[in-house]
Amino acid sequence: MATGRPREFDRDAALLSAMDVFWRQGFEGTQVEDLLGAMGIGRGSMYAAFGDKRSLYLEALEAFTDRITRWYRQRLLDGGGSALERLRGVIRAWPDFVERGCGKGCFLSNSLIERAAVDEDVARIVTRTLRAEELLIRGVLSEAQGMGELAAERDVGMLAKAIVNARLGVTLQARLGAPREGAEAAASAMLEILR
Amino acid sequence: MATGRPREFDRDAALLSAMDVFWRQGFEGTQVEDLLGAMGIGRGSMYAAFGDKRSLYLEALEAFTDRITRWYRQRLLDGGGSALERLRGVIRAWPDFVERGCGKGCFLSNSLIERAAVDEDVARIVTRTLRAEELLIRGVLSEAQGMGELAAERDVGMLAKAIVNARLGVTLQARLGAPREGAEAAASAMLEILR
DNA sequence: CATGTATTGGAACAAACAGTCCATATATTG
DNA sequence: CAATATATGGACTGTTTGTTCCAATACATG
Repeated sequence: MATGRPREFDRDAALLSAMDVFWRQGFEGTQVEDLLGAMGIGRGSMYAAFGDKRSLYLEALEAFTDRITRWYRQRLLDGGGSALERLRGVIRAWPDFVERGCGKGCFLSNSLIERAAVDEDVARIVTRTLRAEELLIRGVLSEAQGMGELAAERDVGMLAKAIVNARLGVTLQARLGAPREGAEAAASAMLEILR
Repeated sequence: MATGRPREFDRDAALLSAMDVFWRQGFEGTQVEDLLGAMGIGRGSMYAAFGDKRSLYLEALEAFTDRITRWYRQRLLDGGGSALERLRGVIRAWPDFVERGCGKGCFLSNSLIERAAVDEDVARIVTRTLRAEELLIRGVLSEAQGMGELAAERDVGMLAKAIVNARLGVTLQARLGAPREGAEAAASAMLEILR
């Protein structure tokens, strides 16, 4: 039994390149040729390896949510310091995110706006990811409550939702290339609420 | 001097119909035929009255920002009650906005994500509108400070930025058709900060 | 009523697009 | 080394898209 000619390119690396293009230009704003150029492969290879444009987009989106979720878990669960201190660290990172984003924003927010209404798979991925982010934050807040860092009467569910909401606002500012101050203000407001 | 055949349709009404389509489907997700159907006119009429697809989009976006800005001024300047009470009223309206939006979200946020990076006219309109919103809110906060409703040492510029940021987050939730609670949490957080 | 001017809507057009096809190439397996 | 099976990339295709064109139309003016 023969196995056929092996793939010449790195599938994961090509997927990351595609992610970057979709992230910057959106689904409809990207043509297949843009993808091929960035991935450094031909049409046949792309269609054989990823199916079609939409499948590639979905896979790129999943890859992005994996990265985000991993980043969150690392900073919120495995990081050092008290529960509240770890959460504060994440929030304080928002302005840097805006500055380094350079008009790309957050792939999740971009997908949400462009595709969630017309592609239910996108809607599912976005909803699931945001829910996971919210629950993760809520868990950290509960831990902080257990440690006495946060008053027991505070509604951790509501706080978590407010923080996720503010983070979404920050992604819009990042996409616009807005100055740092907007994200700084959003971050201080959330930090103030956690006192 | 003759004046020519008069236009058969209402230009403003047609523009509003086009706005609704762009709002729901985005710029690239909308084809000219969708617009013609919604506007109830033929191709020739549309191109004669609005130029081309992009010009129509820009005009629709301006119409939207006009409406938003007018709504804000009405609620924040002309409305009854103290300065802070008027601002609280606007913030408390967020959850209804999410519920009634039904997946449309906010045309300004949608444009920002889809078009601001590739169309500098869109970027200009979005930036200008958000700045106006922020300044309006800051003005109301200053008024509240003058009246002793808000502590004099609070940074009204920062508060205004944080409120705008949270509002942007709410528009994303609205686009996703997320449950009311997310916007309610965002609103309570901002109300809490204004105490 | 005749003239001038702008509108209307559908036909026509060229460009752009996602996706398919296929001859060639390059591995693995027996 | 022969046979098998998959990868490659460029040519090709059928569709979709934004825009233009134009003959027919309808109003305002003199």
